[in-house]
Amino acid sequence: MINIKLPDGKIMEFDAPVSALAVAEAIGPGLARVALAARIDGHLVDLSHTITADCDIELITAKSNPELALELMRHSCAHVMAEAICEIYPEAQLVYGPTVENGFYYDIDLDQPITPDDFSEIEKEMKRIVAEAKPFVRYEMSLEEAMAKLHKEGNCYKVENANRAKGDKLSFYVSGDPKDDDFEDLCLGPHVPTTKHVGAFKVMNVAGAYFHGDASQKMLQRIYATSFADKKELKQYLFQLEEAKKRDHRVIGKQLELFTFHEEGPGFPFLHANGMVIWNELMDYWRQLHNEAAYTEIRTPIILNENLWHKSGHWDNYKDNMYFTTIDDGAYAVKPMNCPGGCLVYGSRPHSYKEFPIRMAELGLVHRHEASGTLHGLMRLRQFTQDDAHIFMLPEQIESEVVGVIDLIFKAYNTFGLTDCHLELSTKPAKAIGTDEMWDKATSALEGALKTKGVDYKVNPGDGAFYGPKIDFHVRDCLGRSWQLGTIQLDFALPERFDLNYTDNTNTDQRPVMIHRVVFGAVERFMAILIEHYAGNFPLWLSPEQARVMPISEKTNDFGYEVLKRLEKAGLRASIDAADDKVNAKIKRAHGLKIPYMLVTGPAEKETDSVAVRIRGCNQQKTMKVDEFIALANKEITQRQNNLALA
RNA sequence: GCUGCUGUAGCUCAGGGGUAGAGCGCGUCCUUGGUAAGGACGAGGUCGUGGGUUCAAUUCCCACCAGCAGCUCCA
Repeated sequence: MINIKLPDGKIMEFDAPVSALAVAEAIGPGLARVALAARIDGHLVDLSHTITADCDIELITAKSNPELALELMRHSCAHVMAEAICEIYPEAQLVYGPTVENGFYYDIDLDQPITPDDFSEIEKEMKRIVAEAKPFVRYEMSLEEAMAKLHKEGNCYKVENANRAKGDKLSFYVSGDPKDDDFEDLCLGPHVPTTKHVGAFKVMNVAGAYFHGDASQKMLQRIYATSFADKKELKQYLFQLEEAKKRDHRVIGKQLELFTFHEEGPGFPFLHANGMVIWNELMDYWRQLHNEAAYTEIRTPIILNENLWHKSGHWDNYKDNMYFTTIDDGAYAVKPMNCPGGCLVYGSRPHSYKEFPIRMAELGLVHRHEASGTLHGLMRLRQFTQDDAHIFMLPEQIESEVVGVIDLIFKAYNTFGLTDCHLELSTKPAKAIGTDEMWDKATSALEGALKTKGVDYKVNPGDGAFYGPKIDFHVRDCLGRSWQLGTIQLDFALPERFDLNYTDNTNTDQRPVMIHRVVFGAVERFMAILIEHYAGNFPLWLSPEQARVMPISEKTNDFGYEVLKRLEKAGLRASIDAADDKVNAKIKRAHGLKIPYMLVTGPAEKETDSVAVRIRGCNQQKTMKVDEFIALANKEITQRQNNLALA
């Protein structure tokens, strides 16, 4: 007698071993139809798995556990795609096909390049396999037996995968019948019952990938596909991708004339007049924030003698990413970081403990030689501006200073509606300077601050900077994408290397502790994130053009120009569209430029000294006195409101 | 840096071994208008750069440059 316990506590009795599917059938035919897999005593298995002893069972359906069900479907769909590819390219060697966020990929070794033109053929073949509703059949072999089989088949990648597998046996999955020569793959499983259970899919992309991410290995072809439980969800995902594409800061940057790139300077951005307006507004805000938090601001040179970089440790740890130059036969380097410059400023005169903490901010322009393939709009550059600061202090001030920086960072993100934020603590990496004792001290100080602050955080072992551990701030934008922005890095090493001192209350020299921190990270990258976050619809205070006057016809151009003059006098960034066009065209044009307020001025408005305000993204209008509009707009700007207040 | 793809008008893109096309934008004119494109006409391009094949190359081949996707990287 076998007793099988259901999640609701009910016990079913069977007098002989049964498959999980049979249990589902015993519960109800409907369940058996939609079940994809089972969890037996916590282990995920195929529906065909035979139960031989008492156990707890949970049947997995798309409804009972959507996340897990999708994972199973994607994994099985990867097999279907692999089979399709092998069908079309018999010489293709399969490597590895895991699920990823939004889908799955399969790495293959195939000399003939697969191009997007081939996707429809692959999809067609996949659909044929799905239509056949072939069962995924599992069989197991002892490790030795399986290795012998894999060696015989001559796929070195599968051999390597098997070598990495744990346990004393390996499992294979056949799509169809093991007795026939049907497609099979080394796989841990489990799978959905048949190929018709894999959901809706689309082959998306092909790209190069190294075997196990090792750049010294052969480059494989990685075929990406997305898949969802049904067609509707797939369609929705594809639609979302389109939306994200429309928000691409590189596209919006061009549309709104914020910045450009040129062949003459890959990775070196050109900010145009509109982009500079946003830049300057961000900087004004940043300075205000740092003023209030009692920071001073410094500025250090971009090019400094190479000796400095030997001293700081950058030469040993970062040379490959630095640019070098020669001045009067002397060797110089372009700074990749601001900290050594900050240390020179600190060390330029003696300090007393009474001065601490010293908070020295610097909007520092740094250059880093990033690999050409990693460049990406304003997100990844070879020249960018860090909103840096170095805080020098007593060891006992670490915690309160770190807490202060955390508060400052949260306050800054809030202004942009970036409220979904999580923290990560990174510890000592393999390549590091300083003693283990220093690292322990620094790491526990950061942990102490996090605990005081009572915020959740994740630990990333070995991910710290070479000079100290760090706390990273990750925020999600309105599309749910995560970005690393701020970071707080503790540094016991640089003060040592630069022999930085202060005089304590017993008149002896001591070593200060140093924090490196950024709020926005790279200002250019932060701008890119804001562009995508707002989809170019900036809040009023950041908008390059805040209001545009639109006379109904030439007959009221005079009044339009008068309104413009008053807007400009009130400090608003405004223009007039006096083109020989109907107001429809003017509205359309202004919407394209994402201008927050469109002020229509015709005879009626002239009569009452008012404007008919049309608000971006909203097809209604409000008529108000010119002075009233100016007052409301200025209030909205001063408060740095995220939404258009008139809306 | 690696793999694959792409590079044609200011922008988005079509085309194709024999002197280059569309839409938008731009200019001029008609029109003087009420909330997401009024109408007509017109100007704009050594088809990324350099080699090669060919009677002939923007088109085919090679190299380089830049961009895109992914991998590696992001100290």
